[in-house]
Amino acid sequence: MDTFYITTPLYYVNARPHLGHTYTTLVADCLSRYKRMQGYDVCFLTGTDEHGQNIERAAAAQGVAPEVLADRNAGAYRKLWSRFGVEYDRFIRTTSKSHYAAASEVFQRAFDNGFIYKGEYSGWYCIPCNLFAPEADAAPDCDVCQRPTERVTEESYFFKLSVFQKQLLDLYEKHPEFINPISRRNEVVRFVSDGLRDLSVSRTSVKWGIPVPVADNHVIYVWFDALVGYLSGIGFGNSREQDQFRKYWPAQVQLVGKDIIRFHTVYWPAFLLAAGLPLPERVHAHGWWLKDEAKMSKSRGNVINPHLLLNHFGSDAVRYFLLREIPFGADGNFSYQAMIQRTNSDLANDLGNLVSRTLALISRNFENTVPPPAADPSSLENELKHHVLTTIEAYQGHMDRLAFSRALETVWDLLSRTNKYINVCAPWTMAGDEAQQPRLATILHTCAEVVRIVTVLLAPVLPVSCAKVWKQLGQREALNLQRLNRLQWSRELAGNRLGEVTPVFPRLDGKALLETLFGSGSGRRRKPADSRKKKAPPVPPDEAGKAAATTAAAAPADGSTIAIGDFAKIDLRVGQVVEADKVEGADRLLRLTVDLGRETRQILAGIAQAYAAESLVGRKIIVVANLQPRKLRGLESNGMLLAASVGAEDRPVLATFLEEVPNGARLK
RNA sequence: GGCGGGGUAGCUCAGUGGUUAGAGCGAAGGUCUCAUAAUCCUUAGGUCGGGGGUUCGAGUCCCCCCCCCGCUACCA
Repeated sequence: MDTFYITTPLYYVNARPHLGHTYTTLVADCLSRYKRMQGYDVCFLTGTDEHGQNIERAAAAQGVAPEVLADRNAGAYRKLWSRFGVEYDRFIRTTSKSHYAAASEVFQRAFDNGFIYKGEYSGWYCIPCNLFAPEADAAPDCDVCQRPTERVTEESYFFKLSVFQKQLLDLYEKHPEFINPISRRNEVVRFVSDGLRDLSVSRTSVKWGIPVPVADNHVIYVWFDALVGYLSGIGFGNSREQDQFRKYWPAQVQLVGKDIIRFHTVYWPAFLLAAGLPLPERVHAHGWWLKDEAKMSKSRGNVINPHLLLNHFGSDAVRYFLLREIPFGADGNFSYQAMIQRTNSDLANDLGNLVSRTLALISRNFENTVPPPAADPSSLENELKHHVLTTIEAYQGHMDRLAFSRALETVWDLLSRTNKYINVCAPWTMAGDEAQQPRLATILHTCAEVVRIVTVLLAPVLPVSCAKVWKQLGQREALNLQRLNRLQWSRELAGNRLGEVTPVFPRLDGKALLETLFGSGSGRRRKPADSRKKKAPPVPPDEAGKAAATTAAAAPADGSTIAIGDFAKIDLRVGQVVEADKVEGADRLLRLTVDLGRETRQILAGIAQAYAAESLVGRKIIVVANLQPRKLRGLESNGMLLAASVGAEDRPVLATFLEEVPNGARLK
């Protein structure tokens, strides 16, 4: 039997699982169920990556030992996967004994083969924080504690990544399918073509890790350690499990998020080559789920809690949504509205209702038993049957390419055709008419057969619900024992006594659900789902923006940082004041007409006490150009000026330029 | 700045140089009554980012520009 080894990344245990982890894992689960139903001997591995400085530090921050944090969060992953019905075969923890042995062995092999050498790593180091700062000409202050850094030189083992450039480029060339999707492949090819630097693969500054076999005052670099988990998880380095490793390695599919593509398509194959081990067949990178078009992050407070999703929608609906909503590989925008939408229109209306009406008609007309087709099929049946057969084929074509959304679309096209078929045939008009009984039997058998086939096809995506439908169809043999390569139009349902028929996908009351999720009334999309727990007084958007831009005090007090992408959302432009006058009846407001290059705007600014209106005309200023408009004293303000806030009375001092800049130039 | 990918209906996206640019969802109207206020039918809605060009004919090919995303650059 052909084997199929599929992996998710080993998730880092410095935090609890979020929607991104859930997505990868559910995709892997779906694909491994699908491959099992194609008859493959599947091994599905997931697990946790538990070493490194970040864990060390996160644990210290919580006042616990790293082991405790790792146990706690590894447990959180397992619990979530169990709630989602994820059927993994192996769960590898990088703190397990067998993994230690495996990581040491791979390191040792690479060392013995001459690809690891001892060198020195030198950089700006913060001694109290145990942290290297980014490379710079002069000593930078530490990012964390703001104290000055010092130049230190640390002994380190280096991996000769540079010598693998050609082999890697050959790999990408000969196996274009190694990196998916193609856009990622192009990026990686380019990155490698530009040249590779040797990689530091050991640390002396970190204690929480696996000792380097040739020098136990070093620990193995956390990525080297974690990647080996794909090997140790199926028995590499464990003498009793050698046959398992030989059976499953190399992996057929390794799923990763797009943020870790380089580790998996550059470093990982290089490590394997250095250790003399075969390379995985394909690495597939997927995108991120965004919320309100922005990356989810704790600091932004827009994180989707997978448990909450599960509670409100159930695992099948979540699985369906994640696989159906976006093409696999692309980023997607998550919204509860879309989630409700999909659940109701696809699962409840199209699929669930088709099952209900079919089974109800059979139950009513044929004493709860699926009739055999009694009349010769008409062109309607033949056409539908034809679509069923092409769907079975097209579905697998898409699934094999990991095009889950396409695969599901083909099934829904079939569902739609079947609903039409029932409407056209109108079997309910035949009830009680003896002469029409054979025709009625044929119609209902046809519908039931479509339902059967669709149920088999969708079982990997909707395992819980499909198992219910399977039972309702009166099928005895387990659903997951069905084989897709043997799936064809048949009469096997004829004579089946139906199980108890209950709606499998109940319609959601969208309005009520949103109210439960967000609290009644106001909050719609903006608020995070769990906002009720930590309710903050609402702040009008522009006031919040103003506070952030004009007073240092409003910067995050906890020293947290934002990503560059957050900053990029603010459209700062050079503007020139062309007119300025005081606003009637307001003692602080000036009304400015500002030339932003391509447009001229009215902006109101509370700076009248510091600047005379006429003194501003002609002056270059910095404008936040994409701020929501706001009416002040009845006049609309389209933007905000940047100014320092000085002294106890917060006197504004306008930001400006010493050199000539064109109006409308973007600041970044 | 360099390289790559994009910009098509309210939303998500299809669209080999060839009728009148499509689908799903959403919206509006209608139909049916087996079914989960479901199904089914109809309709509305688009200067295909902008401007030039090639062509009998351009969403599609070429040039210029704008915007978005990704990767990258001692960029942040």
